[in-house]
Amino acid sequence: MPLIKSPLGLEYALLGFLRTQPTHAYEIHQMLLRAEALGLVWRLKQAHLYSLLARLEEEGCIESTTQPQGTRPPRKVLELTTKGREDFQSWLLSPVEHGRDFRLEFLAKLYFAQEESPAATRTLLDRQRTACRDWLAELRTQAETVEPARRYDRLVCEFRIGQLEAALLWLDECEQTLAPPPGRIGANRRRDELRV
Amino acid sequence: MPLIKSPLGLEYALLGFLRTQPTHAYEIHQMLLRAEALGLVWRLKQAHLYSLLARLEEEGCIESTTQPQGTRPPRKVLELTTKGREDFQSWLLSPVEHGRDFRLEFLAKLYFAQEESPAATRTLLDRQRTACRDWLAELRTQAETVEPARRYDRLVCEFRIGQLEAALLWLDECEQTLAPPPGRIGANRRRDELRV
DNA sequence: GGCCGCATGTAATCTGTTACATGATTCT
DNA sequence: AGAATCATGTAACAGATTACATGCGGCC
Repeated sequence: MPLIKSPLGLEYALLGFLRTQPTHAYEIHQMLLRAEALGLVWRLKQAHLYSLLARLEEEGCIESTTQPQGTRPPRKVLELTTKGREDFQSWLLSPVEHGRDFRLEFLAKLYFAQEESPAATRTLLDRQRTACRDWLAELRTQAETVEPARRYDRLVCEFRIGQLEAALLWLDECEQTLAPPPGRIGANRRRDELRV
Repeated sequence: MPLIKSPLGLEYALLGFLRTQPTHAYEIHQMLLRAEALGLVWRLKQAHLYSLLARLEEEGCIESTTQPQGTRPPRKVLELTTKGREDFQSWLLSPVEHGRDFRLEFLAKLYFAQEESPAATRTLLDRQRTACRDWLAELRTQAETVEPARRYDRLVCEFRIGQLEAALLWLDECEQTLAPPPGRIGANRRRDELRV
């Protein structure tokens, strides 16, 4: 059974904070508060964070151990299980399925992919690009079947097409910035070859 | 007190269905089911529709009268109050405040504006364009202050900029299609003047 | 003395979805 | 006979936000 998604589908992103080392909820919250990196796109309320983490623990993605802290309140340290690791990877590399999911979910995927490796980033970007091109093709045929008199309907299609095209251009930019393709003919390749 | 908004902010759009003549809830639902016009962008569940309408009645935007229908179940016919009319106009002509609200709320405003008059459409488009240009300016200065090393942060900004630019181009297209500006120098104007 | 930071949450509330109830009529 | 349409909703649940509780220690 591959990932039961909440409407937002973002809960699996939280597992990404536990990949490199175990942490406790409060620290994740602090990271998200900073106006940089993922905190730039995901404003997650504290109560909501705790409830999502509780659910991930129920699902078996997380295991917790309580660490007493002398005078401070004890920390509940969270750790990924094997299932958690698998679910995260599968979430990370699967493209989002609607244009509206770019703003939050895709940017979250990109954040962790980019932290992980250029290879993961490239995989994610490629798959998302393919998905986007499919939607775009659908939208264009849909736009053609709208009667010209239905000006509003046509504008709706064109809005979506415009947003998608912009997203596709941006995906290319991401690839260039984060994971330049290794085996293409171009300026970089030439330079590499000359050096060899 | 200017409009208490629900998170979606869309409930006032429902008032638009009552502008020209009173209707009952089921008919509104049928209109939204058709895969055209507003039904193209707003998938409103029946139960949700009834609850939103109930709230609008509580708020005093709507008054209802029950019409017995012989054999069929009686209709609860909904009518705009003066307050309802005012609230709708104010909702209709105010721009949305986030890029994410384009997909649903702005398209809903545009739908009713376009039904109402070219003048209303032009007002809405102008105001929205101004708002978008302001966001865009903010985003660009924000993008400039990001350190170049923070590649992810920069890409996030660029994503938003790209989507906004596409939206702005699309707003121009809307104006051309639905409400061509009256007093501009151009092909249309010339033709008009020759006729006079 | 009072507020902020640490670290855990719970409780209440609001929004929205899914599923179901009713009861007559018309379509297949 | 069984399904769909008309027209009203209610009930139960899931998701997310807001507010609050706890209790210690350090800073102004």
